[in-house]
Parts: sequence; structure tokens; C-alpha cells
Amino acid sequence: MSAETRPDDAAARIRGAGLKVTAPRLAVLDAVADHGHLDADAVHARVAEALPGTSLQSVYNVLGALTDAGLLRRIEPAASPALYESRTGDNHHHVVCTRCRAVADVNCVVGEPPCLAPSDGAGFAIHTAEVTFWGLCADCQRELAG
Amino acid sequence: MSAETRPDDAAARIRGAGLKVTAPRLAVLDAVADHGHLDADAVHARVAEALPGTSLQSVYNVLGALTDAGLLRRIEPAASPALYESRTGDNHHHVVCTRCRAVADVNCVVGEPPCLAPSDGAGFAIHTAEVTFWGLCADCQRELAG
DNA sequence: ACGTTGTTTTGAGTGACTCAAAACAACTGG
DNA sequence: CCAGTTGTTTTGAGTCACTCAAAACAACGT
Repeated sequence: MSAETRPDDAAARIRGAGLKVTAPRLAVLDAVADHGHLDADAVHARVAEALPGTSLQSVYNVLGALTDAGLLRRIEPAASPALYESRTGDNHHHVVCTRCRAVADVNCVVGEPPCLAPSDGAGFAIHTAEVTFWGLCADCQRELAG
Repeated sequence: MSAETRPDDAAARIRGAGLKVTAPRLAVLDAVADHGHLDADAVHARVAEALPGTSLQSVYNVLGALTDAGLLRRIEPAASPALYESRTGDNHHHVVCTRCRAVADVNCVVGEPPCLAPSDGAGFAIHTAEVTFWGLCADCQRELAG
């Protein structure tokens, strides 16, 4: 949908980042915008629908370039391949289902962002706090209860 | 040192977890106790000093068994191999240096533990909050300033 | 000391990437 | 609007950090 409704938007964002606008890049951006929290394989599968013949390597290249450019954000939950999402800029957090690995966004915790300050930074100059919550998603709760 | 000063302690803890007490397990426990936040390779290197011929695979087995038993804790910072530490039970957090990858422990953030509650859990039943801070360690700050 | 059962070793295999060279396509400038 | 330049994509190989499985071995209970 969004590929049809706002193609120029995406192109402009890519160009604005100093990158050339190419079909794989548009397709990747679109795939991730539609279904956040996808790993490289999943992105590749979705891109291949619109652009058959696209190599997995290209998807890695594109994901890397768009992430470096700040158009995508990469998260790496423990024991998962890297996941990509298009909500960037805010430093929101994530909940991961320990049973089915579903991921959802979570807005900042107690108080307002920057919501986290370590009580003791061990001499580090801290610039980012990354929070991952682990739990059971609604579906898995239901299945386990049933 | 701790291998000399408290060997029975370690043995008792292993036995108490329902595991057999073996030389590789004692050596791994000791290596991690002395120098927390080691990856499997680093543990292997240290174990090999005391117990030459120990296979890397054994180290993986031992780390897995001790982690499952709750005697070690595994952390997996983004873009790092898994690291092991012996401080378990409290849910403390970590700071990772973005330049040299040094890791330090951080006590709980604002307020007291449980210090984190998502403002919106997206329907998940959350049981753990994991926090990773990213920044520059003291040494790297100094080197960059110099 | 013996047997059972859990460990360690040996060796192979996998997933998720990264690296590099060659083929190709976007943008620039003429 | 066509060529050149430069950045992209493809192809293909290689790596890291593990996991899986079978066989050799050692810890603990009796």
C-alpha cells in the first residue's frame, strides 16, 4: 500500500540521506514500514515478491546502508537474528515474547525520556540506554491458559 | 586465587545444582569468577591454562550447563558474542563501551528494583526488564581526549 | 570395585552474517 | 539526452559463534 501511496516520500528520504534511489532500497523500506521487526530473511522474502531475483546479499547491503543512514533501526534481541524497524529517532524500547519471539514496541518507561539514568555509570560516558522487556505475548498467554 | 581459597564452595554449588563436579566445571566457574564478562573463547583460554587439552566444545557445554543451573549468567550485547558472569540472582544491568567493548556492571536504575515498568506492555505479561547502557569507558574517553 | 548415568571429546554441520571482485545502474555535467 | 563517474547489486567465497551427535570417558551411588 504505502509503496503506492507515498513512493516519493521514501525516495526523498533515501536521497536526503545522500544515497542513490534504487528499486531494492524502496522495496526494503516499504517492506519494513509495513511489518516492523523483520529479520533479513523476512525482508528478503517480502522484497522478492515485488522484485524477484533480488539477492539476499543485496538485502543485507540495503539494510546496512539504510540503518547507517538512520532510515531504519536495527535491534538485536538475545538469541535472535537482527530485526529491523522503521520507527527511528525516538529511542523506544521493545518487548519480546519468550515463547514465540513476537516483538512489540514499548514507549519509554517510568517518567519521560530520557527515562533512564544509571545509578552508577562505572566511569562510562553513557549516551544510550537500551531496554528490552521479556514476557509472554497475549496469544501465548491464551494458548498456555487454554 | 579463589580456586585455592574456596574450592569446596564451588564444588558444593555445582553439586547443589544437581550436577556432577568435574575439573572443567570448577575451572570455568573459577575463570568467570575472577574476570567477569568473558566470552566462550576467553573462558577457554583461561581454562586451558589450568587444564590444558580442554576442548572449546566442553567449555560451551559447561557454560550452558552452569547457566541453566543458575550458577552463571549469560548476557548478549548487540554485535558481541555471548558473555558470562558469575553475579547472578540480582537483575543488575550493564554498560558496554562502544569503542573497546569493555563491559561493566551497573546497579539498578532510577528508584529501586523492580526499577522498570513499561508504560504500555502491549498485552504482554512481562517478567524481566533488561537494560544495556552504551557509552565510552574511562580509558577510551582519555584516549580520545588526549 | 562396579555399573549407571552424566560429561567430555571428536568431528561435522548450521545460521547469520561479512568480505571482495566483477557486472551493472543512478545521478552529474557537458 | 548521452557519456562518465561513482555508488549498487550480484555472485561467490569465507568467517564467526555456535549447535548437534556419536563415541570415549569419568563421577557418584551401592
